[in-house]
Amino acid sequence: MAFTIGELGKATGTKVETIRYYERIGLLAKPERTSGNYRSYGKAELGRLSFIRRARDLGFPLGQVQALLSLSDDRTRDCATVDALARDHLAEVERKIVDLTALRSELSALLDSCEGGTVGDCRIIEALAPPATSGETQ
Amino acid sequence: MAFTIGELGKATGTKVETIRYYERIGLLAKPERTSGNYRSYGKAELGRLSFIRRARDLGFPLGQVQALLSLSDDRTRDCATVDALARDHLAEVERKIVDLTALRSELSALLDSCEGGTVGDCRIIEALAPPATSGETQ
DNA sequence: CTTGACCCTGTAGTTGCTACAGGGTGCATA
DNA sequence: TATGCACCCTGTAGCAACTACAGGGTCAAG
Repeated sequence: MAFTIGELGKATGTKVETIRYYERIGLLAKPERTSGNYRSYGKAELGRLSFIRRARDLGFPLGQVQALLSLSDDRTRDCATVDALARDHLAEVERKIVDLTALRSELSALLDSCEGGTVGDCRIIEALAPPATSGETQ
Repeated sequence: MAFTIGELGKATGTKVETIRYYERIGLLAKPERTSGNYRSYGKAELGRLSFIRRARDLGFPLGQVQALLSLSDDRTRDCATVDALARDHLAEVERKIVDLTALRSELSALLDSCEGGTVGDCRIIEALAPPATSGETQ
């Protein structure tokens, strides 16, 4: 019924330092302490930390996790805000995918152009180097 | 022929603080100074900073940029190392794309399941919350 | 009664910048 | 000449989201 921080960490796949970090930034409340000053957690904290971890796994930044947590605390509230948060986050993820996909094309084009040889002839270095203003081989 | 740090920044799309930061971490050499202790750059530095910026735009982390720079300094060296760096980076980018694509599916599935109503019925919150061990509405 | 696994606090490091604070320089204008 | 303004200088602290110590204390087992 009561867990140490290490048990809580194991149960949620979270490092002990991370749990203490979440406490420090106010994402987790300060837990009770044992006589030996060890943190002591119950089922509620386990639930809360699991929630946090799932949201983080889905890529929600801590600020949004915080928001989701307080939204989930008031079960009578309209779910539209939650929806909007998730939608924003999805848009962000999609933006990143687009960026990375463009990057991938550039990188593989670069790699395709490489035909071995020395750095002097390397297309990759060439592509990175600034546009030659005149004839310069330095 | 000689630029101030601001001009160099404008020419390469780099903030002044970032240039000083690159100098601090040794990515750019300490430049000459004017009588008034202003940094003074020439064409070589402009080229080097452009290189850095392009590599950064392609998502290379600074450590790899450093490596690419020293590789590009020796034009007689075999280009295979450059190739390997780029290939590693491409692999990394592809890994991220895969991760984000999985994330996108999860998020849009979550969003599709939301039918409005209150937070109490919200599928998104429900998906984040830990698996109900027994009957608990708290 | 000692070993070892765990826990505690506090601080500093990571990556790649960005943003001050508190001052100096250099040029144009009143 | 003064004074204003844009720019430069150094040094430090902040962002996200942890991670990794150092230097201790606690607790159960053997």
